[in-house]
Amino acid sequence: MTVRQSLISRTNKLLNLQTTATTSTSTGTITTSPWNTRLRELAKQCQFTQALTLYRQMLRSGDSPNAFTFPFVLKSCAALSLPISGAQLHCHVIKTGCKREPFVQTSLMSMYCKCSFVDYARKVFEESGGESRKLTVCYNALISGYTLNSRFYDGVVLFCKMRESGVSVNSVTMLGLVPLCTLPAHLGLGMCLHGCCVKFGLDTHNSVANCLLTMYVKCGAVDCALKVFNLMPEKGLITWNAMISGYAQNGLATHVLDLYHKMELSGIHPDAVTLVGVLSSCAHLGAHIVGREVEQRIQCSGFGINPFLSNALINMYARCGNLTKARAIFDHMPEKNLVSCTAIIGGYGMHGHGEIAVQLFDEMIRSGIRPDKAIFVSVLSACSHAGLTDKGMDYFAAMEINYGLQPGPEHYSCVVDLLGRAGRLNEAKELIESMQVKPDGPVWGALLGACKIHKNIQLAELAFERVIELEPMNIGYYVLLSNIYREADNLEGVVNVRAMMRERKLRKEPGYSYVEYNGRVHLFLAGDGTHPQAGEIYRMLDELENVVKEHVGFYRNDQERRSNEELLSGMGMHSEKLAIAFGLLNTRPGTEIVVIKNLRICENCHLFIKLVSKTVDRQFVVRDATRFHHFRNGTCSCKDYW
DNA sequence: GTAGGGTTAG
Repeated sequence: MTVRQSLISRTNKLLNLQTTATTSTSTGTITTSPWNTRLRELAKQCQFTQALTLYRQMLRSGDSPNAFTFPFVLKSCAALSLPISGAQLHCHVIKTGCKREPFVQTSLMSMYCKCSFVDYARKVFEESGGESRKLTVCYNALISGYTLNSRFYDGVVLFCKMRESGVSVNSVTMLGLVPLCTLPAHLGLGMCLHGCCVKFGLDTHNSVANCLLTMYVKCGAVDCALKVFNLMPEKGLITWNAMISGYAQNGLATHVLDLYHKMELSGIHPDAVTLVGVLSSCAHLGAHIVGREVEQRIQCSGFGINPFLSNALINMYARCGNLTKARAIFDHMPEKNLVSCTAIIGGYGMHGHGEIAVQLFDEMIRSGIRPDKAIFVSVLSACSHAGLTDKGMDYFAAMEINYGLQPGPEHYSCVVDLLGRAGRLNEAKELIESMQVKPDGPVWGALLGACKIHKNIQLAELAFERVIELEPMNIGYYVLLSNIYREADNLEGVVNVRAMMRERKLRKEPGYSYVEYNGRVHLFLAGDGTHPQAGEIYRMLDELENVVKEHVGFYRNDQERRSNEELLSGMGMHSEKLAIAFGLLNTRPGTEIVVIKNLRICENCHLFIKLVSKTVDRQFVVRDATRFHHFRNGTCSCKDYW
């Protein structure tokens, strides 16, 4: 018996087949054709398990599959990711003499690719006849397979070969090829492929244009994506979705909301995909009210059970400061997945509820969900914000030991922050030096931040030197070092940093704050007088400053009082303060005022808001670049920093 | 009667 015969025989045994065709069929009357018709129906309705069952029944009945049978069955194996069954089918294909049928070959290739056996697909491709006879569909199947398996180089080489062999390229070729470009480094090739599409007149296909648009988005070339979008005469739901999620992925949250409104005006109804993109942008902006409207829309439209949407809602509410609502949605989810847990844990972490975050994480592990790298970022940052140093270090160790996850720079920056806030600066520095991967800007930046808290100038200078090698244009680090020098009365240092900033033509990003009120975003810049209520706002601010100055004396010792007086004496018209004054003027007593700040909230404002929260009996939540600060009755939720 | 393809969450 040859190897192939033995494989076939084993395969047939596995599939419970009759290798002899002599047994009479149980149904008798049924012929191959009705089996195929039924298989086609099942595959069309995505009932893949049933399709495979039917195929087995067919074999048991003694009917032989033919070239019209295999595409449906192979498609079912691909959809269910069953490579062994797929390989067994491959044996049946050979046995029934169908291996020369192009329809069967392409189905086989697609099945192997979808099951990640792309080299088997290549084999089928190579066995499928001479280059000159090879069909476009064969190339298409393998090219899309390379894309699916992120084999960038192989995909490009095969496309070149296809062009050289003179095989004609069609829209499906481009649909398979264009998504190979997923990184900014691939933009050049992506533009080249765009050129090919234009050359072959394929860029007018809506599906190809959608694909090009998405490619540009993934390569970070949002302006190119927008050009493709604007040139499309008829924009369907998928096109709008691609552009909306493209903006969302590139952090252009305000563009998302604008486009969402335009989409509605154009008469296209959003679906779950659209709303996921919109919710993610609401989360970035802290646009609570728009987010709530989206939730109502979901409830009306009846697709509320989609786990993607639930996760997006949890994320949105958590990042808008409404943890209660986020938790309620989380608790009501019938099946919580890793993403749901990441969203809720990240939410608790940002709000300083590290204990709840780690408790939820432990529960998740117990429930059998395997953590990934992303959730460890949430957990570690939750620990660092809540001062759970040892717990955080335990998780960091468990990452690699228990779950085989190699920590990336994003984890190291959390751990450096964790150790740094706890004052363990040297340990933090040693950790950076021991890193397997190259430390990035945020890692050294975390150390620099910790040096500010613990007033360690020497280490700060080292961290600064490293961080600006990596991110020379990031203004935040210069400001941080300058402030460290200022606090230490090292004027020479301050002057030097300022000189460096001037030399490199770095200008401070303007700080702004906003409050969402009455369905609109009210934006404030420091010293800004353009708001319609500016007069009232400044009068309110005057009043508040007087009240606050009187209450500086609440503090226990002279040193604390003096340093607070010093802080308050430098009071300017900061954007946070304008936003708070606006909130006090316009919202009902007793309600919480939520302010979003693009940069880190400054110490001066921090103290100011703390004192205001005591004297006017209101609660404030300020979300800044890294976290939430809850101010209530003269205290702030942050235990470690302020 | 059959194959190859595009958009979604942290």
